Amino acid sequence: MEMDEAPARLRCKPSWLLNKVSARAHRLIKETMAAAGGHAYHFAILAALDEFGPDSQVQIGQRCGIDQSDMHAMLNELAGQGHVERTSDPADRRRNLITLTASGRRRLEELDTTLTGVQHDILDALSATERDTLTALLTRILG
Amino acid sequence: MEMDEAPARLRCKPSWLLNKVSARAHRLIKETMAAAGGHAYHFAILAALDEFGPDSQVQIGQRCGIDQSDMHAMLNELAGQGHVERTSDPADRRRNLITLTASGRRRLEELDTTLTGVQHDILDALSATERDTLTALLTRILG
DNA sequence: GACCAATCTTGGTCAGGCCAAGAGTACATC
DNA sequence: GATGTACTCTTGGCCTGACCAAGATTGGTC
Repeated sequence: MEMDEAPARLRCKPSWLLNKVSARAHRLIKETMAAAGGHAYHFAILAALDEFGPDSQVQIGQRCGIDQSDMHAMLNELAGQGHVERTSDPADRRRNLITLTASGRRRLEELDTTLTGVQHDILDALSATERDTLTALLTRILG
Repeated sequence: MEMDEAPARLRCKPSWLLNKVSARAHRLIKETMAAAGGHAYHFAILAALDEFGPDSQVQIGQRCGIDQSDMHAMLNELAGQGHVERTSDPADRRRNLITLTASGRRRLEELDTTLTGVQHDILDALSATERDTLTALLTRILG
């Protein structure tokens, strides 16, 4: 895991830095969520439902950047845990209407607290203002 | 690919932003390198050899953060393209001494130019100073 | 009714990052 | 100089996230 001094040509490439930092963050989050019996996608889905209300699977997927097939699997898990209900939309029976349950709303807050804590660990080396700067820059890049 | 407005709780998580930005960058680089008949790892390895001289596979791997088994595969490719020579180290016959060839040095410059160009595309939305800020922050995080 | 479009489901692929066992070599210690 | 430990390379694998495609069902249009 520990790395010797990386070549300068590598260290100066933002893409390389992004990749390394993202990988580290991803691993931390994965472990944390696994320990909480969850998945990073769960948080994204619950957050979308909380903010935009009941919706179809495609819609949620487009909001969160999750593929339909992955969405399917995640919703199976969330429904199994009772955090979400999947009912056939009476207004358009092609769709499944996904709705947040009370348990799901509690779960969302729980995961949010956990994840916010992990952010702190990831950005340990930065001050509060620097964290804001980083967030702002990344947001601009995503455009 | 195009995403609707993501939930606020998601958008404010640096880990999520990092992941998305890194994914986009990774995809761009992968395509670019594939078009050039190469691989992102090739650049890392060549850069390490250029900066630190001939070395063993483990050493190069530790410098670049590449696993030994992946290193093995990458060196097969690089050696096959004549950019690197793999000889048994006479001083310690457990080791393979990897040395950069003239062709490899040219290839390194070529890939460096290409990759530097891609960085520009990735960080299109940022000014020069902002790019430096981002690079500095990420470097600090990697610590 | 015939056709096209949208949605969900299912069953894959692919690459990156990682792990583990085996075989060969070096070295230290006894 | 024999033995045990540590190191290196090779090989073959696993897991996850991200993606893609085809089929079945339903909605809407002409």
